[in-house]
This record gives sequence, structure tokens and C-alpha cells, in this order.
Amino acid sequence: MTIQQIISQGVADAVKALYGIDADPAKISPSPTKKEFEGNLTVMVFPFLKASHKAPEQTGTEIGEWLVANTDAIEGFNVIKGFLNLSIAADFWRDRLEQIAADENFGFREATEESPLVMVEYSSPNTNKPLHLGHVRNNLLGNAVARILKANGNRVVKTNIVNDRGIHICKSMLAWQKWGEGATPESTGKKGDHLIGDFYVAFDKHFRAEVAEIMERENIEKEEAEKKSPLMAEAREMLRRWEQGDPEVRRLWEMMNEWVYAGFDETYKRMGVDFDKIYYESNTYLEGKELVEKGLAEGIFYRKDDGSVWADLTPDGLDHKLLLRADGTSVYMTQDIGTAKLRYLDFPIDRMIYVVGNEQNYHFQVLSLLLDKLGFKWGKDLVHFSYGMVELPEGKMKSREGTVVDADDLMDTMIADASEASADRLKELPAEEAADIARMVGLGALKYFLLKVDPRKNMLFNPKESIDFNGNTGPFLQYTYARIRSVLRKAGDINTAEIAKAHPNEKEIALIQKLGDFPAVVAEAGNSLSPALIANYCFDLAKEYNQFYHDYSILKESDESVKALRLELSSVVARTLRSAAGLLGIEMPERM
RNA sequence: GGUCUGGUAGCUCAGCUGGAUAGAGCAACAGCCUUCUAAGCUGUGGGUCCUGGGUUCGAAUCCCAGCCGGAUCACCA
Repeated sequence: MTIQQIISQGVADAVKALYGIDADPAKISPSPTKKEFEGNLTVMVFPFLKASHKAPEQTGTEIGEWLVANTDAIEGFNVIKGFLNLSIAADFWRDRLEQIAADENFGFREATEESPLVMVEYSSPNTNKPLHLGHVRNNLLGNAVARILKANGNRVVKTNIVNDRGIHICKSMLAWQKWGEGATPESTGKKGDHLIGDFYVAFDKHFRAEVAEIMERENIEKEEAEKKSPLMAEAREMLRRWEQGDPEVRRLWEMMNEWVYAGFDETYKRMGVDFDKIYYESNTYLEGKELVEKGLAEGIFYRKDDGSVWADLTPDGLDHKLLLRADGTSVYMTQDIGTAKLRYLDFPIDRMIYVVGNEQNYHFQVLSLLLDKLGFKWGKDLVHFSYGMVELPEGKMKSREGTVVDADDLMDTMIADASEASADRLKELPAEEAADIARMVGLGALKYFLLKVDPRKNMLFNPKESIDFNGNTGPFLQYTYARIRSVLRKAGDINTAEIAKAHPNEKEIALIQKLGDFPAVVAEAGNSLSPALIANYCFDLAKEYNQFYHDYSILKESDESVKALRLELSSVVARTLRSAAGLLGIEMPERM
């Protein structure tokens, strides 16, 4: 039982004894007492005033007196207005610390056979360009959400749906044929995904030039000219041939995909994310087509004169949605329907979470409705974990203006910056270890900064601020951890027998209290799918520890029981910090 | 225009299932290294919680209206 639960129960017992009402302990929820008041936990007495028929102060005093007289844990109280501040006995906190220390998996729940099976889809790259800053937020969020759900005792399947087909891939292929045949990652020395991305850009460049030329020559609007573009017609023709299984097109497609996947794997590995099962839209879009045809036969969808297939969503307050083009090729939505079906054939999923940017809110609203119409019982319960854009201090990322921040370049920069900033400190260490620490710190800075913000919001990524060792940053957490580890290395074994004699002081109690919150934070983060909650907890804990650390000399403490308690406390803080940061995919260096 | 979403200190953000004098970090200023890692700690200044109504003992938080920003409303994915 946690201290919160003990107090809730105690208060419920108190009001029952004093006023004869049954209060639900779950609704009492004691909160940490504000720093400027005395006490550890605060209970509000407003809800009991009706039953007590007394002023808030008097009601609080009566409950407080009852608790001191009838419970072991509570040794004192004070009442200010309607707030009952309770002081917990120091020994009670010490026992709590020992409990926490003994629990190797503190804060985590193991999954069982009966645990819900949750599938988390994230990353979902297109194979025509490398990953960029937006993908980084996606990958980190998805991975963190998966870890948090797992920590809450769910069975989790991490999945990635690769958009490996469609007109955009054909554009890259066409550009490669036209302007770069023979170019390979080996011959150019480029990472495969970057090479293909360059060809995509090349297509776009030629296409725009062509459109401008047509506009000029025929004196027509841009939209008209785009329709007349021979380049685009060629790309569409290539997509058609791809769908028909044309061997030549397929061979080219496979070769170029291999290059891209090799590039992605490198990026994922470095970012520290992985997947249990990868789906490819080239395998799922046919399933989607089949389902759409079935829906058509059942009268759920309708066909227009030109042959295209649509869903009428106007009864649900939305618009008509295209599902199959007139030429029979499928669109994004068709693929997602097929993917959903395949997944549920592969796994008996209880819950599906899509980590996809908020520009696709409408898409998932539609997908949910369509899956529901098609008879999938999980359709309306799918979760779109929607997140906002990442902006930079210089302004928005625009691929057209070449201001897109590439994921690989970004990670390089972060690690280089960390290395530079740490150069003085790390020069004593072997080069290999120093490089590894720089990697952890650079990536930790990036991860923490992107994850500490509410996912829904558009955010500003400030690289310089993220890697600052002061403040609410990843490196600050890592530094705190490394320093604790250093103390523990010097201290040797902790004398556990001595701890039983110790009486924690105010700062130590505050730390133990903070540690005790961890399971509740993990649970809440799981419920609300919020990595930011974990991040903020990490910062609070680290800050609390730093204050404690600076006020007390741990190794020079002469009283063995106090020293043992402080070492034990440090050890548990380090462990909890590593566990919590681990949920965000942030590694903790032993020294830095 | 419809829908969704955000607006809190100079900047970046917490707080939002209603509770104490609205909190952090950065930046600014002032202190603290003979000490286990000072990449740290302590203190000071800084607010119309977008505006206006409403709900009640109490509103940054809930409801309504408005203002401002973002996303989306594709035969792109």
C-alpha cells in the first residue's frame, strides 16, 4: 500500500467515525503539501463540510486529531483554511525507502498472458526520402509510448508501415532512370535513403520547370499545366505498370527499396528505436482493394460513372471519400484499410495506436468510420496518437526551401556538439568511452527535448538549449545520474543493517516521497499516453536530488546510519532515474 | 467558410478530472568551489493565465460567445 492509499483510507475511516458518512477513499487523493507549509501530504476537507456542519478549520482539526490518535503513520497535522496538512512519521518514510529499494522492478508491472495486447504503429516512412526532424519526433514518441505501455503491464507489438508504393516512389524511380542510371550507394558514397531522396528532389525540379514551360507556352493556369505534364504522365504510367507487376519496373523498385531500407535501418539503430513487425503497403493495398470491393458489393460504398469508388460519410458529418481511383489504383486510405485487416489477422490485438502527425487527424477520423462500417469491431476505438509539428528557431521546415532538417545530420550535429562541450571533462577517458558518452549525451539531449513537451502541441526545437547542461534538459539528468554513480563507486557497499536506525530528515523525506510517486506517474503516463509526464518527473527527481546533494556531505558523514541511509537513497534515485529515462529511450552514462 | 486544435513571465514550457499567494527552465542581476563531479546550488526581479460573459464557497482549469495562431477539408502519401 502506498502512503497516499494509507492516508486516504485513514481519512475515510475518520469521517466515518466522526460524521457517520461513507467517503470513497479513491476520491480523497492526498496531494503533496506545498513547500511553504509544514507537512508531507494535504487533504482537502471541503467535501466533508456538509456532513460535519462545521467550519473548514474545525472540521480539519477534528479529522487531524482523529488521525493522530488512531493511526501509526501520521504524527502531526496543521490546518489552514480548508487544507489539512499531515505530517508522516520519519520512520515510516525510512521503511518506505527500504521497501522501494527491495523492489527491483519498482514502478513497473509485468505483462501476463491475459494482459491487453496493444499494437503501436509509428515511424511510417515513405521510401522516396530520408527521415527528417518530424520523423524523429514521431519515432521517439512512438517508441516511448510503447515502452510506457509495456511498463504498465501491457503486451506491446511495435509496428511500422512502410509506404513503399505509390506515385511518389515512381517519381524517384523515373528520375533515376532519366538522370542517374548507374548511380548506386556504393558508386556515390551516399546513404541509400539519401540517394533516393536526391532523385525525388530532381524529379520535382524537372517537373516544376516543365510546368512553368507549359504555362508559358500555352498561356494556361498552373493546375491545368500540371495535368498536361508529360513527366507526371510517365510517373503515373509507371505506377500502373508497377501495379500490373511489370517485371522491369518491379526489379528497379526492389533494388531501390533495398538501398533505402539499409539507410533507414542505420538511422533507426542510432536513434534507438526498433520494431517487432514491419508491414509494407505493397503487400497490404491489395487487401484494401478487396475489402473495398466487398463493401461495394454490400452497398456500403458506391461507384461513380467514371468507375471510381467512394464512401458517403455525409451522415457522419464528413464528406465523400475516394477509395479507388477510376483507373482502379488504390489511394492512401485503401492501403490503411488493408493494413488494418492484415494486422488483426496476424495478432489478436485489443487496442491499436497510430502515432501519426496531426495533419492527418481527418484521415483517422475517416479510417475509424470506414473500419467500423466494414464491420471491424475495433474500428471506432482506434487511437490516433496525434502530435504537432516541430519548428526551428529559424522558422518552419519547408522541403521546397531546403530548410528540412535531416535526421542523420541532426544526430551528427547533436553528438558533435556534445563531444565539443564535454571535451575538457572527457579528455582523461579512453577515446572510445568518451565517444560513447558524447553519443549518449547528444542523443539524450535531443530525445529529452522532443519528449518533454505535450505531444499535441506544435513545438520549437532549440538545439542549443537542448544540449545546455543547466536546466530542464537531458544532459542535466545524465549529469545527475553520473554524479550519483561516482559517489556510489567511491562509497563501496552500503551497510544495510545501519539503515534501520536512521531517521530521515526533511530533505530526505521529500526525496523518498518523490521516489514513491514513480509508480503513479508511470500508471498515469500509461493512461494518458504521455511521455512528457515521465520527462517532467525525471527533472523533478533530479532537481530534488541535486538540492539534497548540495546540502549534505554524504561520504564525509560520520554517523554510519545517516551515511547508509543517504547512500541507499542515492542508489535508489539513480536506479529510478535510469528506469524513468529508459522509458524515454534515454541512456544514462556511468560517468561524464 | 466547416471541422479539429492551441493561446499561461522577455523566450521555451508545466499546471487543465475546479482548490492555498499561478510554477519550472532559459535569459538578467546578486551570492556560493580547501568539500562526494560548480556541466551544480542559493537568492532577487519579472504575470490582464487572449478578451468578455456564465456556473459556485472557490475558475488558468468547466460552459457559452468572440479575437488571434496552426492543421485539415486532394484521384499526395
